[in-house]
Amino acid sequence: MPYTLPMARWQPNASERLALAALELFAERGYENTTVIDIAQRAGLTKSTFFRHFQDKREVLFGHDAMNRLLVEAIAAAPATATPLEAVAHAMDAVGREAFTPARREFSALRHAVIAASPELREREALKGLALTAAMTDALKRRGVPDLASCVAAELGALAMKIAYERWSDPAGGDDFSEVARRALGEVRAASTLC
Amino acid sequence: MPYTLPMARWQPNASERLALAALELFAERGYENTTVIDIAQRAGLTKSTFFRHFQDKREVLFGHDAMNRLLVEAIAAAPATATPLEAVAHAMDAVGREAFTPARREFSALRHAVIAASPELREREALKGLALTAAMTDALKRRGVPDLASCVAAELGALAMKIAYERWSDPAGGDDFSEVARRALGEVRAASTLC
DNA sequence: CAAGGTGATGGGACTTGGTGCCATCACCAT
DNA sequence: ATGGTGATGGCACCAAGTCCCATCACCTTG
Repeated sequence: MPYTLPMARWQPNASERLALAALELFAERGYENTTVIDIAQRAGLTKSTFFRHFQDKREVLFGHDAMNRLLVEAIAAAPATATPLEAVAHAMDAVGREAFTPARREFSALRHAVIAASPELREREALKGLALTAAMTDALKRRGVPDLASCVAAELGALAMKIAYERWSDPAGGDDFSEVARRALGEVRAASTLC
Repeated sequence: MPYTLPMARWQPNASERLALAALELFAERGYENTTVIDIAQRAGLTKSTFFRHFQDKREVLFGHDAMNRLLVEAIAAAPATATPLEAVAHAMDAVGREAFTPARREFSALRHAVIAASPELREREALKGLALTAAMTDALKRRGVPDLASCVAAELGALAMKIAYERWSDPAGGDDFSEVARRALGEVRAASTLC
């Protein structure tokens, strides 16, 4: 062979490899029985490199935070005439289109199960949930929605999203996240009038 | 002196002493600049004893979890004719009567400021918030409120409580937590109809 | 009164998460 | 060629958290 392809000095996608290795190991032996060194070894890397890519061990399952940007942009892009909850529904559509696609349903379900099995991971998820509703609240305020209404709409939207996520993760549930989420949002809205 | 009083083998209230020492040190130098050994030393104890009283370093500021019981019992004790949010208001009264009393306002404000200053403590607080709304949801379900309505009412109640707590902690705010909370709950209820 | 049980504490060894610093070495521009 | 760049490896170190055993005033029992 006249040519040898230039060998990349490092294998690509270090972060993704670490995240995948972590998910696999957590699913196999549980979060607490997996050390950071284990994760790094399975990804062909070291502890140092792990902490260069993730702030801490929990963050490896929550890394990118793309969801917040997605929601904020979709809420901002909703038609000016939309009510707060309609803007939230618009954001759910975007999530179904770009994040919770049918192809990622199985992956999401596994990730969800792993998180549910570990107190530490549930705690981190609770924090991410707060950040998510804070981001939605902010996005609604920027639409001119009054502060309190923004808080309430974001809270109801986050609740609907949690419910929708659980239904969508279930193999028996619907395939299209947007549909499931719009229905959940409608139910939440209806329930809120009964309080 | 003919008598020497029997010296108790251990100073009493070890948990409380640890919690107080921790709050003081966190306020003085910050959570991250305080080690568990520092806390134990100020309380006249050791690291071993600290971890015998608290699951981890964060828990020392969240210890007893009396709030959940208080809310659950008050919701259960609300008149059978009360709507879900009225039952929540009933619970707010109980909190103002037994937990957030005027005498503890300054203490609560300090604790709140310490938590707000540390990411790790905010994360634990997020988890406690989830547990709190879960407890309220459960208590409402036991009143016969439908599942979804229970979720929504608990979520709105938790939001109102958060808002009320912030206003009540502020020296410029009202003195009686119950009053502040009932007003916040009314505002949240009104805002929810605008979504 | 003696003997033994109890329970909160002290203390030290050990694992793991997480930080900091420096060395390495293919790639790249000059 | 030469030197800079940037992702990585490796090591020392600190603090959180676990385990296990020793201690010793108090209490019960014979």
